[in-house]
Amino acid sequence: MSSIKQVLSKDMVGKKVQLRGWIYRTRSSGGIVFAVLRDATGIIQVTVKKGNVPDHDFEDAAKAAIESSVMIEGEVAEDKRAPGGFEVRASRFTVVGFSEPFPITEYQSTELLLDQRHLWIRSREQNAVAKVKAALLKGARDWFHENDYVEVTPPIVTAVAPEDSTTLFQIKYFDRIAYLSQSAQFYLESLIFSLEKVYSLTPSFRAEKSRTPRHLAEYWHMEMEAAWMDNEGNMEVQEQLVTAMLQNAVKECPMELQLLKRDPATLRKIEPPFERMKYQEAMDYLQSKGQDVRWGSDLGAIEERTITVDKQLPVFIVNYPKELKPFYMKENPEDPRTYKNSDLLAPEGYGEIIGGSERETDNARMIAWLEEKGENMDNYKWYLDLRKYGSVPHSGFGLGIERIVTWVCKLDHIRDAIPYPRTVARVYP
RNA sequence: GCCGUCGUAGCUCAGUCGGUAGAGCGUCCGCCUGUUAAGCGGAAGGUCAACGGUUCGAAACCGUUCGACGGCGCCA
Repeated sequence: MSSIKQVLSKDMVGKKVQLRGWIYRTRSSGGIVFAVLRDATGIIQVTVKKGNVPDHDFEDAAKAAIESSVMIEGEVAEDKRAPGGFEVRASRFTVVGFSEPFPITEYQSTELLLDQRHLWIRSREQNAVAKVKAALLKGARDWFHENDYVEVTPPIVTAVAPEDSTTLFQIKYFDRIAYLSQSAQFYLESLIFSLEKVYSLTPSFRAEKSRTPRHLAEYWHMEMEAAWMDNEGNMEVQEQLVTAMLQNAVKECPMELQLLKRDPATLRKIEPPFERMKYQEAMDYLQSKGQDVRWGSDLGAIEERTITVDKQLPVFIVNYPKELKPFYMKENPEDPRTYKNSDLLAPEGYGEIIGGSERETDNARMIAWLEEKGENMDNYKWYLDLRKYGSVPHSGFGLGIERIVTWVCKLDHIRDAIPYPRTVARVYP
């Protein structure tokens, strides 16, 4: 048994091969059937001529609709009439499972593709995105491993949130209420006191009723936390990690990237250092572009797009005003109005992919902030404990996997960066 | 939460001034031994999202509801 990728080669011409897969396109012309076969690795045309296969095989080949699963035997030939330049001339054509008329045809609406997601994920685009995503994840894991980070497994069911601002999914947990995690950060912070450098890859959940091309209710969150690290070190980790992810995707998936209309060369050029733009500089730049912003304005979709649309490399926005960010960030001694934090924006207008900071180590400051917000201090007791027993400077960040996939794969919408997107309107299929 | 658009055949859509339903693709049948979204001939296929109103008459006009999509906010 061969894969289609193996067969698409001059070395294979004249060889007898066996393939199995699904019918991607089919046309018949009386005594000849042209069936384009798809497997996990690619597509190739199979020609089935009456007389060259058993009559029963020919009848089945003529009858089999798109997405029927088949096994074939035949000889590889180079033929410029065939899409892709190669074809297999069948001597056997066995239908394993006939397909009913496939619901997804040449004209497709967004709604249909979402309703038929379990079938649409067979598409070549979705196949390519899945492979690029896997390559990005492998690049990240390899980088962390080479740099002595320990992968840890924080809980998903939690009693409380790390941030007050976002909405949590509530679940019934035996005889009380619990929440689905929106960040592993607090748990990672607790683990650095023995492991020093940790990371995790978990689903995170946000119950906001977001309706944008950048938000999912359930997404894959890669988070890192390191002891003895300041925010400059934190940004260096981010730029190295993102570069390692991209380089691995370029290495493992050049064909997939091209199918997605992403030129691998533009990704290959991305390497540290990334530009660092202070929040104040971002405000000045946006004002020079005629946008009505001032100190204290948050960077929304339009602002992020304005900053990154002409950029080739990601850009850090550093030192946000405190009022725009959560309480656990470390005050910036050079400008106490701001935090030692950064957001990393992807180029070409894609926007935020990472948010990170050095963490506050002064419990008095955090308690004051929490009290001012009227938070229940019991929920934070264990977190505040971490500063009581040998506290150290430390930093970390969270990276949205589907956000980086959206950018790398040049997608219009984040829902295509995950097989089964969960949004306010979609939990099925 | 806010602003906007849309809902007609399995799919993508057209339907003018309110006069009772159309096309392409797909499906089924027939023809075709080199197709590239194949071609040719024929057939089947409709609760015009739902409910209410206006009217002699509503897919169309008005109202309500439901659903979907596009964007903003929130964030990764």
